[in-house]
Amino acid sequence: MARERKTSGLPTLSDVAKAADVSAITVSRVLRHPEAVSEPLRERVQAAIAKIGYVPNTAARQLASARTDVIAVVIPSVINAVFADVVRGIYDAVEGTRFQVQLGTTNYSQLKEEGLIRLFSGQRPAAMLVTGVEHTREVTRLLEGNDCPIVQIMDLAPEPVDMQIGFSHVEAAYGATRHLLDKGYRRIAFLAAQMDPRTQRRMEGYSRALHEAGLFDDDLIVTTTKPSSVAMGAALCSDLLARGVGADAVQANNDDIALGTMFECLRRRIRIPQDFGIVGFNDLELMAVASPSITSVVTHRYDMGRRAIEMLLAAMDGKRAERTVDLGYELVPRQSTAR
Amino acid sequence: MARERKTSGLPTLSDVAKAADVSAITVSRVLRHPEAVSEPLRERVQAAIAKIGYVPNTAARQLASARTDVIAVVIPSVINAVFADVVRGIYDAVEGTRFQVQLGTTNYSQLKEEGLIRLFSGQRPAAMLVTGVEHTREVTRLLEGNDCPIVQIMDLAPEPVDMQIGFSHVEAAYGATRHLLDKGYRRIAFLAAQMDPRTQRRMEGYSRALHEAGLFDDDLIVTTTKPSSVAMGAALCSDLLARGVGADAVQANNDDIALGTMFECLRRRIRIPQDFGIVGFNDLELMAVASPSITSVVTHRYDMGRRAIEMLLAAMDGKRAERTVDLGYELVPRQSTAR
DNA sequence: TTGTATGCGTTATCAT
DNA sequence: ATGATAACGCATACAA
Repeated sequence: MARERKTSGLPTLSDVAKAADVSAITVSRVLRHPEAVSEPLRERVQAAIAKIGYVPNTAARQLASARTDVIAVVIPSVINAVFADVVRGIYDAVEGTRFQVQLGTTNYSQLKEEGLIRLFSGQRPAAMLVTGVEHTREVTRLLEGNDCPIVQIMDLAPEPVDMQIGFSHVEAAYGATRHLLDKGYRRIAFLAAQMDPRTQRRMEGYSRALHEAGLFDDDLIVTTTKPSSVAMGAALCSDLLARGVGADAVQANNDDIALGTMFECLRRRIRIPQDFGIVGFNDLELMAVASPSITSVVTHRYDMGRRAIEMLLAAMDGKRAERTVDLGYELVPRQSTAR
Repeated sequence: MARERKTSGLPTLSDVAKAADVSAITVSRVLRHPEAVSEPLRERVQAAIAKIGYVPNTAARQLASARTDVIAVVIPSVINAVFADVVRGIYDAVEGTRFQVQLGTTNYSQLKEEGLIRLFSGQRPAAMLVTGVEHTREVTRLLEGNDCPIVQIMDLAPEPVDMQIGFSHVEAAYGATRHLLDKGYRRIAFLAAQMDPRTQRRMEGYSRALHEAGLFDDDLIVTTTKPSSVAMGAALCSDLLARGVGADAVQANNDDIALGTMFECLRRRIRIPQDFGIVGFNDLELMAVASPSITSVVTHRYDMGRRAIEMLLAAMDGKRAERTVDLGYELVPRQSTAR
């Protein structure tokens, strides 16, 4: 007796097979290895597919082949313009391939990151892209348990889980602070929000530069764990000025903070760059357009996303190349430090 | 004779069933309807799951149940801060449910939109969220062919495909331009890039306000089809000023354009708001912090994403409520028009 | 409350 | 080059 089951109702492989008067597997072949099917059959099948409007069922395909076409992507945030560029690079690189992106955000929470990595690992993705190189022990374990290619982005570790593409935040920040020192600023403050691992490293670069110059002073560092934003940049700048520690420049942890700092200075009629220098980080499009324009550090975010995917695609294709890619950084001097 | 197949190698339902000495279906029930299984059995099964480290296979689940837990989301762009907020609302609303988001971007291309909608439709998503209310005939056909709940966001149409949540761009822009008129500006320009359907509607609102006031002038409209950005805002402002048409205010199509306009004015030492008024659109966080701060129109983007998902969740739960939700808008006067 | 039998739509394996 | 058949891992319908 026939048990009734819920079907999707949509045309299936065998519907196409019937219509084209071939076997199901032939239809499958036309879809995946068209060169293995003779011309006339292929055309008949393709006509049937078009006529019926057949679309392959992803779930069935995955189940049967024990693999997916999903590239799992874990980033901290989508509202952060920095990751927006990375994501654009990712999507651009995936376009035209058979792969799909599954995006997850952690909101800078290690707990959420662990949950996401666990979830994604369970879906047996074809590859994984994760942000950062510092994870909880459990996340590292989960990642290592995956047998798919994995790329870590945005930062560089001595030993990546699998592959990595990024740059040295310590060096980049060091270079930025050196630039301020070279311009003659002496009381250089560091402003930062959202203290993630990469922020810590940038602060390290800043500190090293000031220590080397014998100008380091704890009181010049103003940070908060709250989310980063332009408004927060203005607030941090206010805090700094209220301390009365004679700051004459700001190395901002990112461009939002730098922009907020600039607006706060404009409001207080503090002259930039004569009396106060500002350096941002990431070089968002805005920095070049602002008035005064703001010195910043170019990080190759779009390329990072794009090339990370390319590394994964290559690895899935068996042609794994470099294990580590250093994209470097680039300081762009602008009006905000042009004195 | 046993045919060998490639398996995922990972533990399956029946592995857990064996370990707990129950049938597979019982394990399945523990996972999905724990209340339908007796306490002792449930505990035994849960212990086995934990011990073995079992993770359900999504593909098998989808295939067997003829439905997925995927909410397909189609937006134009992730780098646009406007959609970043929408996406955040979407992810926040999905969090804690069994659903996952599948994000696709069209880059404002109708062709890409069609491709995406076709792809997604083939995956039999549990629900769909699409941006805008104007689509090609083919996209509309595809959408209507889906039997899942669909919500269109960002705009309002007389007749949505299924549900919609948004606001009237015509009215919002009309209100913004009225504000400039009320402040005594007379030669109000309209600057826009990336001429998507919503931009057209905002231009319509602007035009209506100026026509009503008898102040409409074609020469005051400067647009480009290139992507919108702060730099483009500055460029459009330059173009406008080069025309020598005596503009005394700008109604910008969005906040990026407004900010670029402001920077261009700062560079040219044009006094804001005394000699030149600026109104943006969307009220990004930046607008309140900028110096001078910029008048803008609040659009409830985060809520739009969040509530769109809530509408879909409700519909999937059989409790469909409103077909159309108008979130309205809100003008926030700031320094850039405070004269 | 628990279990049995069956099928979801596809691909892998083997056979022709 | 093409086809028959058996899985893939799970959930549904039904029975007990």
